[in-house]
Amino acid sequence: MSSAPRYVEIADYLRDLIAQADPGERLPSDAELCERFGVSRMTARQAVMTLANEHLLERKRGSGTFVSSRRIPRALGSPLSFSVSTRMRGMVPSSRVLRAGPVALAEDAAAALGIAITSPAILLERLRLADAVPMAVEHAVIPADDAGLLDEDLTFGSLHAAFERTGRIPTRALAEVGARTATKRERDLLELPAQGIVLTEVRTIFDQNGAPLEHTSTFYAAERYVFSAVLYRDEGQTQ
Amino acid sequence: MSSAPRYVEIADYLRDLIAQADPGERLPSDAELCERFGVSRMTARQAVMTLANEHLLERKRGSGTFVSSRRIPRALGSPLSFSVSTRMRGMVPSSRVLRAGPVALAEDAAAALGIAITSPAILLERLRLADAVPMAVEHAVIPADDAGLLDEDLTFGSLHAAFERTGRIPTRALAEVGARTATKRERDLLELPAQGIVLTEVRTIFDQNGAPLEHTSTFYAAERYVFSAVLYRDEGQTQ
DNA sequence: ATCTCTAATATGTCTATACATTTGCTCATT
DNA sequence: AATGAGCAAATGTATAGACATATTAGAGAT
Repeated sequence: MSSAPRYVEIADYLRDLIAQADPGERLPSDAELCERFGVSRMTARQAVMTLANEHLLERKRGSGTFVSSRRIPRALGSPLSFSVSTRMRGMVPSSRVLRAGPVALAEDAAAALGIAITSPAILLERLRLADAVPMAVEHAVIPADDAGLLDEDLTFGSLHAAFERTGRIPTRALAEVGARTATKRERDLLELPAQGIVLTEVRTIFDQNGAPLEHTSTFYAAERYVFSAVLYRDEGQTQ
Repeated sequence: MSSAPRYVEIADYLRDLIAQADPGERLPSDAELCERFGVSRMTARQAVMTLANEHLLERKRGSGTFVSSRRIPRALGSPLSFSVSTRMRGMVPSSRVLRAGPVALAEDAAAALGIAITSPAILLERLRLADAVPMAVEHAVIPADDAGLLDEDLTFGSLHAAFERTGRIPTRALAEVGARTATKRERDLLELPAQGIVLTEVRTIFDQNGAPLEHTSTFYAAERYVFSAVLYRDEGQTQ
């Protein structure tokens, strides 16, 4: 049944250990993993190196393998999804659908999605809340072929999860973050004062094959929301 | 002499190929690399997987190894440095030093740098320009031990490069991005109108040993500046 | 008690091989 | 000409070892 490779199984075991451990704590050596799982060292090593590349643990030659001194969110960079990043902050995400239906494509959205401006498309506009406080207005445009997704309950679920159930996995995103004064409608929805500011995020998301999935503009209440990110200078990952 | 591992040599060879190749172009198979370099397949594979993890190439089981369809800047995430990111946008970065000297530590800066609030520290405040247009006011705080760096010419150079010359390599950064209305001083320096908006970035940078290097707050003219980033969902890197 | 050297341990690199799984092409059959 | 079977090639997973190099703890000598 379980057709997962052995090294994935070992990596999951290590993830559990890391989740319960303190930073700097020692993890099993390669040899211990070999014995415990009955695998060769190269297999154990593949599991450990996977997590090392995610910066979840650090290997010190001659010394051992240790839980990374500062715990890092699993997905580097920035949130690919409001739902996930909100939960990571310890809050409960929810949504209110403002609009859902056919829409005429704007020029930038058509270009980003790589389809003709005359192509049918669906707009899903949602108010995103964290612990019931309005945080952002989100404007997602998807090609009409994927309209079936709208049947799902998107009040609590995420569009990403819905995409994944159809076998298209959000893999890469191009994002631009800026700021501007809020429009009247945004002030009303986000409960902002006059002169209120929104953080703007324009994002195009691609699936595992590099095909565009969605083009999303999100406008966050700047007084209640900041992006946080962990950045690495990523070069050779060994030594 | 050359004590570099074989797989690094092979990876460098592939980097050259990729630099000259078009996206989607086919790269040598594992078997070809084995023959060319006289190594076993696991060694060739280690070289290829290194670049696959950097998203420079893609492996397709049963098919082959290909130059990544969209070329990605090597450093993921976001700019670690204004100088570098400005050059990446095809503009010429420069700076005007506004203030440089001892400063009393603020609470958040002391906490971020992991030093006592009474510790001596140096403030370097600069106006950052791109093609001579003012883009941001940057407020960098570094522990006083590193004050020697200020002798360098920071008008065109970057603080990062100066750090690297002392053997401390900026490796990891925690960043938070938000927005607020500009102060009077910021409006003057950045040539913003009344009600002008600044994008705020608060960043702590760590060296290769995890020791804090600097704590920087940067305030960008929102009407002229956006952050752009390429984000990956980084999980198991195989399959 | 302190210092030094050694041995054990841990990770880094590498070999040679085996089988599994996916993809794409060739060739024979229909 | 279209279809399908089969084969070759490519990557994925895994083994069982070997030697290199860095670290640390401990034994032994001073």
